[in-house]
Amino acid sequence: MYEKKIPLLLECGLTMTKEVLGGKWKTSLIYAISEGILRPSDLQRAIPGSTKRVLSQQLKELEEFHILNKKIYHQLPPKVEYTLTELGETVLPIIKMMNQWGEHNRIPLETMIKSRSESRAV
Amino acid sequence: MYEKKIPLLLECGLTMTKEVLGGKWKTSLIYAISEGILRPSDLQRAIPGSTKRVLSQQLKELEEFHILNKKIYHQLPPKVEYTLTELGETVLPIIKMMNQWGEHNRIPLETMIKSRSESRAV
DNA sequence: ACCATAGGGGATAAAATTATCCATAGGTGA
DNA sequence: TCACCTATGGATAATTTTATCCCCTATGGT
Repeated sequence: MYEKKIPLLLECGLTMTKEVLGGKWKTSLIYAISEGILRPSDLQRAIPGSTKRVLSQQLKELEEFHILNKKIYHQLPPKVEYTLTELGETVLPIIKMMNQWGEHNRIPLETMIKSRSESRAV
Repeated sequence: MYEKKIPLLLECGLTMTKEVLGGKWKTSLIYAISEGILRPSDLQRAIPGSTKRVLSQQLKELEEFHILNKKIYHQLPPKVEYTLTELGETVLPIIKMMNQWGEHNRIPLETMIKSRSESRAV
């Protein structure tokens, strides 16, 4: 997340929600944490295709938005746990709905996504 | 929307939903259409900050995903109307929830978003 | 010594998405 | 004739987001 040169239009609720949930892995992170996967290394194992660099970036952003709470155990090896804040709990219904909608429409969506990418292929 | 070099992980419902709703204006378009703003030029006026170029791109993509239906009236001047498909109706609850969540948390979110962008300023 | 673990982050390259500009069509009104 | 409206899209620049690589902390195992 860098400085934006094009300012957001904050009058709209949709814009703000998307600003919070917009990153590539943010919704997956929140979902996984809600299911009890709290440590960064476990999260990375649980979310295939991600890198720890990006995950730690997005975890930090979610913490800045007060969606996640970060508990640091001063041990060695270091231990960190993220949990949902009260605010974070309130986004969960949205994320669960998104997941359900995707699962429920898996078959047609997969077909459409694939046919679209083929039509744009080199 | 161009060809993706990094393939999506389609096993996850979240990923697919975000693929469909991911564009900068897609949720706003769906919302506006659900409220009866059906024509491209009206949509552009209703969605401040957008350009007709981007909107027509994203309308096209939503049509390809079978979220929107496109009716072309062969008149002059040309007239086009987009409506929600059955599938499109089923995403509406998600979008309304996102909007409500954003509105409901407007005050804290605005503060956090602004303080974050200040901390990254030049 | 060397590798593994855990968590974090700087620097830079690459990819993905939007913005901007301009062009098309055919009709209407000044 | 010029400007405007409608809708669409090519070409390219700019912006934003991710990916990749490499380094740091400290301890324990082989």
